[in-house]
Amino acid sequence: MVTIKDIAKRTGVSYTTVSRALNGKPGVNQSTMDMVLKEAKKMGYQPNGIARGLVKKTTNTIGLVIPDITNPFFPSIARGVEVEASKYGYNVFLCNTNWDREKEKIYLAALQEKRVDGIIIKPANDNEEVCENNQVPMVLLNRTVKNDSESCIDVDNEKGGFLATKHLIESGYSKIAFIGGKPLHYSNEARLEGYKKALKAFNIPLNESIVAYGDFTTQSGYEQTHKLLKYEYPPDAVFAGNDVIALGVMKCVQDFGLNIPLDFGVVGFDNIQLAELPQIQLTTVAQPMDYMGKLAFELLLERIKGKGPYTQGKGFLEPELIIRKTTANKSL
Amino acid sequence: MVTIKDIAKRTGVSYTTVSRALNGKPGVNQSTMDMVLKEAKKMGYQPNGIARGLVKKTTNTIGLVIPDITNPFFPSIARGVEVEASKYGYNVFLCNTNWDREKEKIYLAALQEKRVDGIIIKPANDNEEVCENNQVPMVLLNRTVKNDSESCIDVDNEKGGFLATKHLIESGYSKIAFIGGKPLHYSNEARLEGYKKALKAFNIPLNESIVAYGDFTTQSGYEQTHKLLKYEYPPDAVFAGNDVIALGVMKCVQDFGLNIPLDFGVVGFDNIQLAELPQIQLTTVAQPMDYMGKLAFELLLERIKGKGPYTQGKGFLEPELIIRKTTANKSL
DNA sequence: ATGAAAGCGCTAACAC
DNA sequence: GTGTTAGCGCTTTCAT
Repeated sequence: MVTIKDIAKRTGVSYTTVSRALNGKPGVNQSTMDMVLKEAKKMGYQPNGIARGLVKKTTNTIGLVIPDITNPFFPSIARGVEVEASKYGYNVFLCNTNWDREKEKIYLAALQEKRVDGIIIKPANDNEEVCENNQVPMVLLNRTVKNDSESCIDVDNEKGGFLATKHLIESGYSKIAFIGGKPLHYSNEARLEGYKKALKAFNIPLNESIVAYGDFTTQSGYEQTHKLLKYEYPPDAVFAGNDVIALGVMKCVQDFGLNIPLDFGVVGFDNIQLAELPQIQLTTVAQPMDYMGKLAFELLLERIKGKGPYTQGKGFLEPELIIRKTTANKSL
Repeated sequence: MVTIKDIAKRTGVSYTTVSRALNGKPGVNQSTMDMVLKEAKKMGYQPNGIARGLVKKTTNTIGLVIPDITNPFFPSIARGVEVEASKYGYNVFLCNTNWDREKEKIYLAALQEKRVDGIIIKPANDNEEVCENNQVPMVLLNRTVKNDSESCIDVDNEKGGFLATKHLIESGYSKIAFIGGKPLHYSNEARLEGYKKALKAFNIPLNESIVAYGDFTTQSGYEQTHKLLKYEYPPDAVFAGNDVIALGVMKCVQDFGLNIPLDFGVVGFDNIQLAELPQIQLTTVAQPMDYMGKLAFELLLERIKGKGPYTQGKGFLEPELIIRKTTANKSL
């Protein structure tokens, strides 16, 4: 592996000069510059980012810590982050926690050890501090931030939950269940809160027996729905904690021989790509995923550059109800 | 940021000893060891992987270069890679080329600069060398390898194409089109080759007018199908280059008012998760994606450790035809 | 415009 | 068992 010293030897200048030339710093003769560049190319020189990182104390690297790359929501986020990061010359470490707090801790430690300049994280757990002795700028993909060295970014989940539930009520569904993902997750709780507010707004009493939890998977959606549909008076609609859950709900409902949307309404959350497939046509609450990724990186970059104060406000995004074919107006 | 020197000062031993203690190397008194560890913890010491990397010339880091994280095939691969990598203490850089060879080059250079120990890549382009002056062990996610410093891994695409087409023929479809992704891609060409062989095996002449290309997206699948369906004698089945394309095919076919599978058969390739959704039920050729990711990392690790010869053979995997509801036996 | 020297934080001989 | 020293490849003063 060729180093600047090798180039220096070949060209007869000091390696300081080589460094300057390679980095386009001022104070190098054009002719020297040309010679160095030419020789570097000829020798196949590739700068050593590790060595540079050691002295500059910056790595142009960030970590992206997410629970489940297999849920289409996260690849969209990841792409948003990555596209933006690459614009600024940053590379991103992909870390998949599988919703496991211990694995998350291990990753966080590894990222610190690798001296990433910052971290974007969707915590595996919202009810505890992500990182006690955190030395690195972070942006959290949710609404709770305990620490001024962190920013956060999220959609207005409560409003989204409200919109979804209101839509089901106004469509004429009479017994609307909520099937969430993991409890104690901020986004989940906020969506549930929106659900409750919508019920209240229409003077519908909250029925705790049709508020169910599981995790953020299709299978969990199926199982929870199965439980609810075996009630003597089962619900006739579900607001699901996310689209992946909603898929499980739909499958179960169909397995029970019910028609969507005539017998049963379903609303999801996220608006992952497959929600708009003609075979699915899931009514859902959209999050601007690409934009969230992009914004997350922008906020992180601000933090990294040390500019700007607490930019939390910028990260509070609008959800949008997208009405498709898993809900229908029953009064028509 | 606390360093081993800081710990050395506090504990009164040399920083070499601190280093030894921290790394659990032999030749340190138990009492010294305890003292150092305790102090390190107290001071919140976090080892500097950059500095270590500089001297050890290894970073425990790999690059994963893929075209499109938004195609569910790749997150599955990514997870396989990542799970395995994390077992061995490796972190992975996620690089999304968006099928753009120039972006790929930039990423490859960045990865080399960051001194990754190895790279797993699905090339944006199969018809040229991935990396001319490549210094890093690589495993390619496809069947062509020009270089002995590379391994590769792929499913037997030709066989998969053969299986898919044979199934359509045997189901009684009479005019079977092929809608591929990008031309000049090894996997694509091999699947097409399998298609051709199946036709030949049944003495069906190849009709070039129903062999179409585009790229690996749903939209492209839709457009190509649209073109074919406007023929005077349109095809009655499509073997699609991958599942994402097949989705577009299905949408278009339905927009033309045709029934799947009665009027029109569709077979995809990959078996992404959504293929098995009850609303989709896509007949397809499965690739063992998780396993491919895992295997890719294992092969890479062998290369990194410098063990073993050319392990190409290990990477040639069996495809499996999965028959669902987008094809039906018309003779019944 | 160029070079000498120090130092980033760590590991690895080599001494004692 | 512990310390001294050198050095990984680079950037950055500080001289000249």
